[in-house]
Amino acid sequence: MTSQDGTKKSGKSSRGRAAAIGLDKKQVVDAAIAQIDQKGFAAFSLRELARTLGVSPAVIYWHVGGAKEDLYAEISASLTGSLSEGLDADMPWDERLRQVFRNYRTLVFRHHAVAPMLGAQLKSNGVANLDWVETILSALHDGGYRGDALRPAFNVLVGGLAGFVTMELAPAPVSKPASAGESWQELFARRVAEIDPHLYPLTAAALPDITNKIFVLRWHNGADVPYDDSYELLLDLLVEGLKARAPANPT
Amino acid sequence: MTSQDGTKKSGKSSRGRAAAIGLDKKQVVDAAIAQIDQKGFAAFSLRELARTLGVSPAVIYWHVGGAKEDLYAEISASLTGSLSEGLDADMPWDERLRQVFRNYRTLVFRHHAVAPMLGAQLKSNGVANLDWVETILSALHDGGYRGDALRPAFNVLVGGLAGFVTMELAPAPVSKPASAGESWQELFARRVAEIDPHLYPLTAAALPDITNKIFVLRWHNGADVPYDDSYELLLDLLVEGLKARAPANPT
DNA sequence: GCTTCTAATAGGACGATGTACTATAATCGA
DNA sequence: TCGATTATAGTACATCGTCCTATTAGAAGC
Repeated sequence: MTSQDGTKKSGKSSRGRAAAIGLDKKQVVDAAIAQIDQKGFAAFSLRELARTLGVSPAVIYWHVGGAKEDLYAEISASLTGSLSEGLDADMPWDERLRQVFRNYRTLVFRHHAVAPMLGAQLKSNGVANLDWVETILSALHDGGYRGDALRPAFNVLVGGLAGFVTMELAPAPVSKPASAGESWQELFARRVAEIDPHLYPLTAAALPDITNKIFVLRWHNGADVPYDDSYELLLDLLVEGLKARAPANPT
Repeated sequence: MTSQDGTKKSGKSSRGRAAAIGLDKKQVVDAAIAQIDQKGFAAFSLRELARTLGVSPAVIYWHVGGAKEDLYAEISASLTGSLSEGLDADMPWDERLRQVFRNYRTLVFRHHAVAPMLGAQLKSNGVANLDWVETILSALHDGGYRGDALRPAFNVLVGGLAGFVTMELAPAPVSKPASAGESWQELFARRVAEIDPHLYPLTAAALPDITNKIFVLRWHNGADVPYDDSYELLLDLLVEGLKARAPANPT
């Protein structure tokens, strides 16, 4: 009568007795991911998803639950599920941290169109990401972080690194040919090239090194021009910094 | 005939000859900011903005230019305009960096509902934020960063810190009473409290210190539970790290 | 002071969207 | 075989972003 709840299955792992006719929740979520990957997040709509699946819009509500936000949560859970696999517990804790957050970035880049939503969802769908949380907390613990010191260390890592990736992959505006013929990218590039050296001497002087390569002065996003080395530097600064400030010495 | 372009005024700073009848572009932008502050970003719509202003929807298009995205760009420019004021050029460069990014967070918190859009817009509306860019580049320059070394340092700071704030203020899902009576927050809090200590020993053990206080395991966002000390730690790690690795020694 | 031109606004139309409601078909347990 | 449950279709509603075509208000020129 009401829609199917997320935690409904009464024991049978899957396909126990439900989902015999047609669609599966997993299929819906996978199709949604595929659609976002292909058309971009802004252009994603439930109705078109239903159209692609050859199905009525209500079907998605039935399988996923209440609303679009729930679909997002499912997508987020599906994507971040495999976040801490392939991790060797014998590695030093700082190396484990590096690995985890390299994994994160790699994963998000694989579905970069989902990034804006992922950043927002990461805020608080924790229940699905508990593996991830445990992995990070465990590494910090081995690094000597205990009790109340865990909190800021964790927040610095997740907020800084996941935030970086979110910004790196922030979507470009829909390329509407603002002025006649000239695309948004061209217009922006032109404006950057015309920066007044008297007003902004350092910016103007550094243009060859930074144009389209730093956050505020770019017209491509991370999917086209990734910031690999900047991310690596950030990761290094954080991990080394946390290492140097570890409250207690690990074993 | 066509809508008024952003760079139209032919010299007269403002109110030269236009904008005599009624609305101003500035008024539209300010009203939009107020509306987002009040109702939240997700609930913001052009039509309601027009309704509030007692005006036809077309008016917003006329004043702002093409579309909703242009309004966002205007809002972003309006908000980040005063980003690097009150900055003493005589301070040491690392202290200047701290100041700039504290300013950024303070500013975004003042209009925290705009945060999700700000993070995305920051990507590339640089032309309005040139003061900000110049300030950061100048500080880095004084710290010994030149040429190609500027790029990763800049990206680390902006991506890490602005990204942190964006995540910190990521909006909570619209609180729909998912199950009967129980709000989303309550449900989430309950699930967190029920984390299995056998599966996630460290997470479970740390719950008193981290529940609703770290990124993935919270149901309030930064507007209600700010991460002041975590941000300060991140700032410190980055600035001190960059200081220690400065390629050349400053004067 | 009257005309003329342009800036500013009104009003509505179009297609699309998220969501909800009701009815019908398919499947399975008994 | 039959009833209950799962899954789907179809449709309706309010809203949204955007565009188009008038129409008004104000300033400029004479």
